[in-house]
Amino acid sequence: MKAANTRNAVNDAKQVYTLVEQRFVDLWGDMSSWWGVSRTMAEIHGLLFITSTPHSAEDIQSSLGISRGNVSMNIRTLVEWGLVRRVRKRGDRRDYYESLTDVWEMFTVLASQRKRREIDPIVKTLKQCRSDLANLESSSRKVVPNPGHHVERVEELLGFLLTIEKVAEHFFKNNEGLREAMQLLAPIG
Amino acid sequence: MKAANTRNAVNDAKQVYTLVEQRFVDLWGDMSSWWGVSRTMAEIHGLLFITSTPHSAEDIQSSLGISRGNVSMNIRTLVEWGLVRRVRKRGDRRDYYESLTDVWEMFTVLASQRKRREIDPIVKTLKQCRSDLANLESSSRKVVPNPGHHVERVEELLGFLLTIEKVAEHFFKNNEGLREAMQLLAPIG
DNA sequence: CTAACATTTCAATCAGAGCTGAAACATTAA
DNA sequence: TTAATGTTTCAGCTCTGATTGAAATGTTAG
Repeated sequence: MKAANTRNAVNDAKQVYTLVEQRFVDLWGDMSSWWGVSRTMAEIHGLLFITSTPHSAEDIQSSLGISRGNVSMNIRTLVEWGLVRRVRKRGDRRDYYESLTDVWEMFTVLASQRKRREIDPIVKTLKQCRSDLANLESSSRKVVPNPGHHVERVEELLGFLLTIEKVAEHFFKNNEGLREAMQLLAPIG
Repeated sequence: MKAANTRNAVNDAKQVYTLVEQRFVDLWGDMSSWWGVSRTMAEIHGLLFITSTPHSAEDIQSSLGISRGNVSMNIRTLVEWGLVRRVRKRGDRRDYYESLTDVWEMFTVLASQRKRREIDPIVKTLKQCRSDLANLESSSRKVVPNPGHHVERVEELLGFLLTIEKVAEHFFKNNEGLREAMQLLAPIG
């Protein structure tokens, strides 16, 4: 009787952990669009984050039910970005992987990657727009109704993005930037 | 000769404006993933933002080369969110649309919409995870290797998201929140 | 009321981002 | 060296979310 109860408690606990892990992985997948990565990449990272032990590519493949190639491609990016580390086990030829554990550091990495891929090219294009508009002679502007309008809008957006960039630059300088900024902001509410 | 030069200047100016408008619309489309909206919705909004005059649905349709229904669906959401206003012209039965012009206000709207749709459900799930873990008896935790691990990770992520939420709450309370916050942060670099 | 015009809806279709899996490639052991 | 094991690549496929377009619905003028 005692033994049976203990067994049940053990099984219940395992179930809850498995359930929590699964829910957590799903959740991480749901957040993928925030970081501009694919659902699968986020799920792989979520699995490594919530789990305490390093996983092999095969572990990941079977846990998430995805193909070998998919694991390989996504892991490569995660390692490149520094969100996941490759670790070796002695006497085992396979690679194992583990996640960073600091949430703030992870999110700093994700945000800076996203900025690099998406904000930087936009700012570049916008500066081109500004210079095209500046090169117009003031006399020739008369032909367009509401001539200063375009300049205003472009300047306003550019101002916004450059402010964001300046703040981002500080965030990404080191791991503490994001945390500091949030602590600075949190009390103002 | 004089006339010809003037004509050329006029045409050049028009071309530059058209080019700038097109590039701006593309750019806005490129930013769509930042706001979690479709490319087309962003393009419609970009067109209305960069252009000084209100546009009818048909104007938008022909400018962007998309279908009537597509314009209708996307405009509806933009109006619901308050990014675009419906305006009427006297003696014209058609609806015309114009964008908000304040960049900070627009981005506040977009960010708060995104939070509502994506962050709120995630926090809800995460709290469920936390409570599932809390309900485990400490005795039954022994069966899992590294038992506190899950709790730690969940708590850490939840702490992060709740901090973000708190800051966001302030941002979204009024149009000035975002601007204020940025001004607060900008000097720290 | 009816006709003319504008808008919205939604089933069917399309496009493309992401995934698969088999073949090529790399590494290690013996 | 060869065999065994592990990893990466990429052409083709799949599946989801976006788009179309025609029919239904709504609106205004006369």
